[in-house]
Amino acid sequence: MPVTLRLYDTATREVRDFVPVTPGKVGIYHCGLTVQGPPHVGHIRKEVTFDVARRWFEHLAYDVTLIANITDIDDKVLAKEAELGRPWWSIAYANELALHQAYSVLGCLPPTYEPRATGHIPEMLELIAQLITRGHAYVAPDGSGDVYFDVASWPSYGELSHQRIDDMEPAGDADPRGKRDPRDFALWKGFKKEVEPATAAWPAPWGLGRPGWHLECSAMSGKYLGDEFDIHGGGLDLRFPHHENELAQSRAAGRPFARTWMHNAMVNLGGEKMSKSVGNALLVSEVVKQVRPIELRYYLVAPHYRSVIEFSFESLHEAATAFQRIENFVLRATEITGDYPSAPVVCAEFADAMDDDLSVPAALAALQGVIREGNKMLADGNSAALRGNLAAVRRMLDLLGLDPLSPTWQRRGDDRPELRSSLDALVRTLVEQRERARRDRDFETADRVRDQLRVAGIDVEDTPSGPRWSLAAADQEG
RNA sequence: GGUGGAGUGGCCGAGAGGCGAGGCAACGGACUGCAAAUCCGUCUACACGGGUUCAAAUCCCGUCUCCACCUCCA
Repeated sequence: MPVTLRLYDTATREVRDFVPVTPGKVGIYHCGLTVQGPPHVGHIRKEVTFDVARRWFEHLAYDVTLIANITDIDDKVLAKEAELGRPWWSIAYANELALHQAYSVLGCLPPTYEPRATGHIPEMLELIAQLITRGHAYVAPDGSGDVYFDVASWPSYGELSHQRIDDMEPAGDADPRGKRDPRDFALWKGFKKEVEPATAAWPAPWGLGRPGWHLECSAMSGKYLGDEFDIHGGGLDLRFPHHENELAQSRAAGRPFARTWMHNAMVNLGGEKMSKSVGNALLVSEVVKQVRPIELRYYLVAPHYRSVIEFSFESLHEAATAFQRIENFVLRATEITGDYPSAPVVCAEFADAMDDDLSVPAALAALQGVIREGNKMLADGNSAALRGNLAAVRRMLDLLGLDPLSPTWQRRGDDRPELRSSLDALVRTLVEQRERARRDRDFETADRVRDQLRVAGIDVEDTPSGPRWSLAAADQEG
């Protein structure tokens, strides 16, 4: 398979040819969610980014394995238990379901697998044991049961984020406990029986405890993708310390780990990164009350994944309008051609753009050009040409997860086609009445009928192939 | 203090030495009974100050502003 795709690698800070570990296959791991709360728009941008990447890989005929973990045991999850007075595992699970709901609503294909941290304790213990044996980890001498990674034992620590350990802010850890160096990070956290629930402790050679966050991802990515795999992704904010630590502990254990690091940029709100701790997080479930989910997806997909999105409802609504131009074409064209199955063709400019580090903005520009041609065909009544045009448009949209006719986006009621045909029969009667009036040049009557329909939420417009009606653009829907 | 990224037309948003991405909004035209949609056209922008070059939004130097990371974060 010739190299066509180039991706930006955070580690080397350059756009490089993508060369898979195994020809024809690609393994992608991205850090899912620490399920301490339901997902906000920033979280879902990452899901959408990797969903688009996955679709493009599949288009290029790769066999994709996409792993996204669920961090279901963690300081923050335990803090939630204390706060809400409910078991941590029920909180984690509820938020995991909310995450699934969010990415399903936004049309993300499910990952190949979503491992939970709590289901992979043996793999984690094995990794810790390897690190201790190799002299890169140590059991804290304070009897806490903590196990730390020994940063000083790994000279290339900092290679991912390009930071020299001595330049880092020294006050990294206010409570160094049994650490040799404050920058050492926990692989295993000893059980604190006076403050933590017994359900959050697992037996280990170093005593009861639970895994450290960084370790979880190394263990799970290794299990499902192998010691060396193609792409490790996540939000840019995870680059340090999380990904740096993953890289260090994996390599120190003798595993080559990820070849390419792919990070999406943040979603900001009010000039700051959207995050729960800042208090500016907008939940996905809230935003989709303002615009349709497909429009939110367009908003998140349209800019390049490495560009910051400064979220605003104004630009969100503008994006929705922009998407409607695309959607309108698909709907109008489909009325002429019938629901035509998409042929797997995309225009060369679109493919070139996607191959160039998933440059969706350029890909969308190419798509707009194709749609412009399609609109001309629509006006000329050239339905044979339109057929191929529409198929290409839908294929390209589908690669971005934005085909408006995909079953993913079925509106409520659309699963009952008989409702649609009943409505169509009723509207048709009125439209025909209006047509008679127009033929008689009785425009007063014609306009009255059109106004009546509009009040009922139905737009009528006259096209070269006769009048068509549609449900008025809903300001919101489920 | 350290490491990266960004400042583009009314707005969103690409590009990264020469050939005006694209969209939204606005305006003009075509089409229409009128609309809507669409098509054609107009609005010639790159934070600021220097410099390099035949040519700079793009490279170099300086300045200002903003974001991310160095603590949990997608």
